[in-house]
Amino acid sequence: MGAVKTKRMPRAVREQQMLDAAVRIFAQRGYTAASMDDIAELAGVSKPLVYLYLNSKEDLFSAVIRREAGALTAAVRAAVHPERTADRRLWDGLLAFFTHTARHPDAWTVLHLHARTHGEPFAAEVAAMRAETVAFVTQLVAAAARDEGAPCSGGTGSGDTRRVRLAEQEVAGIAEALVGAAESLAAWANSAGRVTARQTAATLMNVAWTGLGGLVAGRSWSPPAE
Amino acid sequence: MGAVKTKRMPRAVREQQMLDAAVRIFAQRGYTAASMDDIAELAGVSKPLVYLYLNSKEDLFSAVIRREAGALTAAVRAAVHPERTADRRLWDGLLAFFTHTARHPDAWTVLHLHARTHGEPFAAEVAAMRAETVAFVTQLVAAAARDEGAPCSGGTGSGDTRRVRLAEQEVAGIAEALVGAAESLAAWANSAGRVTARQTAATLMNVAWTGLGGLVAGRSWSPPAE
Amino acid sequence: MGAVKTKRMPRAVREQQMLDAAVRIFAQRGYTAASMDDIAELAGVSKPLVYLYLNSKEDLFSAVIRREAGALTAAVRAAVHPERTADRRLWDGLLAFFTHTARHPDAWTVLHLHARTHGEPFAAEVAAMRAETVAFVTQLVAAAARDEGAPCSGGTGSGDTRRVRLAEQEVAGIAEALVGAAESLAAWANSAGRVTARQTAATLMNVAWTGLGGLVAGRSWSPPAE
Amino acid sequence: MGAVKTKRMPRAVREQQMLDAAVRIFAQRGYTAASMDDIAELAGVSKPLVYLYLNSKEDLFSAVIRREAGALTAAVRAAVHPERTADRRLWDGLLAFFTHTARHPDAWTVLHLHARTHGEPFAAEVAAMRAETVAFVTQLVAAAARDEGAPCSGGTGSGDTRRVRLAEQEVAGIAEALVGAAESLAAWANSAGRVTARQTAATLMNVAWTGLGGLVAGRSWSPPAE
DNA sequence: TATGAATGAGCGTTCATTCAT
DNA sequence: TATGAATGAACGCTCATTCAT
Repeated sequence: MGAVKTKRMPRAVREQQMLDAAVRIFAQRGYTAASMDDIAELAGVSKPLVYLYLNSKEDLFSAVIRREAGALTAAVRAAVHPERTADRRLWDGLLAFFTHTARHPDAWTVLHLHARTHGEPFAAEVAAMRAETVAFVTQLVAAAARDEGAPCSGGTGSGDTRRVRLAEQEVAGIAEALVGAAESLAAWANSAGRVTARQTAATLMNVAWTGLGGLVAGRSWSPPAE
Repeated sequence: MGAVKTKRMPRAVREQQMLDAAVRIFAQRGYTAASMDDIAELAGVSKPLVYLYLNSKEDLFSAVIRREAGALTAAVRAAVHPERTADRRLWDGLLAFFTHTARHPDAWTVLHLHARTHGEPFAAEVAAMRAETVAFVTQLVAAAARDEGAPCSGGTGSGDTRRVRLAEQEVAGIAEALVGAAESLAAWANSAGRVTARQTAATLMNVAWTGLGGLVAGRSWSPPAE
Repeated sequence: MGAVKTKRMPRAVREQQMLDAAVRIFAQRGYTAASMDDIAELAGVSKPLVYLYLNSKEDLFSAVIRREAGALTAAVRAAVHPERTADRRLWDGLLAFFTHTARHPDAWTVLHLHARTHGEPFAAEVAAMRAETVAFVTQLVAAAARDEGAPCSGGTGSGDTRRVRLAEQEVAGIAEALVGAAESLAAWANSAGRVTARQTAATLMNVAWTGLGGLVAGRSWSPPAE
Repeated sequence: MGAVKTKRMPRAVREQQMLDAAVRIFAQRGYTAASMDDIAELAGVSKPLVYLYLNSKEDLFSAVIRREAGALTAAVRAAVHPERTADRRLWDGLLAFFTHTARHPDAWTVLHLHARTHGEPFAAEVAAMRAETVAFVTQLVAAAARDEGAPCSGGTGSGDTRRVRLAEQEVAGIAEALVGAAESLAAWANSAGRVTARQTAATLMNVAWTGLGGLVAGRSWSPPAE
């Protein structure tokens, strides 16, 4: 499983090998229990080289988080096109998110499970990624309130003047709930196996967009053809 | 912050003090990074006494998880009355859940963040608690499909025969999403401060029951008077 | 295996129970690895009581050694009658020795294996016992030189004037060799099982009295009828 | 007494230094009471280096036993020439044995006193060495019975048909007695000081070959000229 | 006579980190 | 660019021993 012991590689390549190894080890053991020995061995290099390139265990962990958070963020960003409707953008983002986390389960484990477990240096890194995600969702909710129009004719009998009454403060909570649901589902899909990213995204889209009340009442949301 | 150094207490009392200290330390540092020295010091006793009563770090962590998981489960169970409607039961459960996690933030951090990070001995403990929760939610969804009747007259134009079409498999995903959202919200409410359990519960109830689409369309769910 | 937990026993009895337990534990684990907890538990008393009666681990070990060394010495002394011939006295002593060690294997293990392993407090205790044994054997050798007379007519051709030429210094070595052989044989007989004390004594008597050279030449020594 | 603190030595050299230190400490204190700190300090290195090279206390002890048992066995084997007579081979073996144990008293203390005190991992190592020794002696006894011929004409009056009547079972006891005597004598010679290996070997040869009875009757065995 | 409660000191082991080459 | 040699500091755990009753 360890990288083939090739000598005299350019620094950039060696660094990526180390980060690859670090992601695996950190995911399997967690930050504290992971040892620099294990990482160096899996990377196929000596320990001093790891320190030469990455300085310390903290820095190494930070580098891992930055790289993986960046990759995940980029994948989602690339999938969302601003000219589409709000629900379509939400769908595209979720699909990209679940696809990426399914393809990089170790990375997701580190970001979701381990990075938040430890003091300031790392929490900040992850918080930044999360903040972007929450901003993205918040923006979607606002956009949805603009785009979408007609309330359900029945409703609570209050007519269309009610819409867009989402208090600023509540939006944060809603976004947090959505992101939390997505995060949990990503870990669940990875560990349960046998669930595709599309299915996971559709499930979340249904409960998030239509709501439990709507679902049991027969409403549902359908993903675009492909 | 450490407990007052009182001497010669009966075993049962000392044990609870130790568990209290352990919850704090485990929450702040995580299982691996927490040290038995720190726990003993915070509990106001010497390390050997911790070992005499709790046997090992693993056993101590297990005891913490069992105690806290039991307390949380009990709080939720006590709040839910089976003769009420599905949405009312969901509300009651959520409110009890967020109230308890707000009152015991360290316990929730341990259960949510740290306990799942480590191998079989602990994961099983937490998995049991989570399984009960998921079963509770699943049951609610099914009950909702029975209780509630009339679909939104407009809807997607498909009439009332559509309801109850939730595939068995999808229910697992929905429950997971809900539980995940609740878990994340609990941590968020704790860290953000300034958000009451009622508000958190209402937020989740809205997004979960009414859905984002419904919310922007003006529908919303209102908590019972008291 | 532990003594039945009877309360309020006279001190002398309790002390013997503790020594009994200590002999077993010390024999099984050795002095350093044996724990006062184990000994107290096997004795069926609390640890402070052991300290109340025996003061410390060192004192406890000393007490064990003194008791067991005394018992062994007494058994041998009782078996040897000064009015008998030298070889008969040697035989009686050996038989008593092997009989006692076979009946108290744990005691012998402590005396032979563990007591000599540790610094001055204990070595002295055992050395005293050993000194008595060596003196006893030395005396026998001297007595034999007086009692017994005729040299083997062949010999190295040197006639009977040669006898009693055992240098003082050599006698110590001879006694040491005999005692060492006996000690090893005792442990061997205990661990091998299935060898009676009589057989063991006869074996040693043969090799010690007749010598290997004599044995292969057809000489041998026969134990008294019973 | 500790090795001079020389830095940056090749691994093989450091390992031998560690084993040297371990032999001394184990001999002085016994396995359980010896501490890795003491060994590391005497070896002139830090404790982690000892673990890096020798893995654990058990492994270190095993390595010590293997090295010292091998050296002793080799020394004896090199001294014994199969074409010589039985008594000469016995003499050569004993002389080599006492010479080696006199030169390496700590090693002998570990092998004789401490290694047999502890459970399977170590006992096996020593048992192998001892088994070889016993086999060697057994073979000598058998060879002696072949080589040597004429019984002492007097004897116990039983004629020459008596020889070679050593029961298989008894040979094991005789070998054990001889080996035990030798082992004890080695420790005794070391602790008493002032006794040469030649003297010790001669003493044992006399009592073992000629027998106490023979000795007091004027017979004796003389070592070869040089 | 007897014990539940408690601890200072130490041990085997591991880890992040550095030095010298 | 790359590594073999080496360590200070800490951690989980245990033990002989005492205090208060």
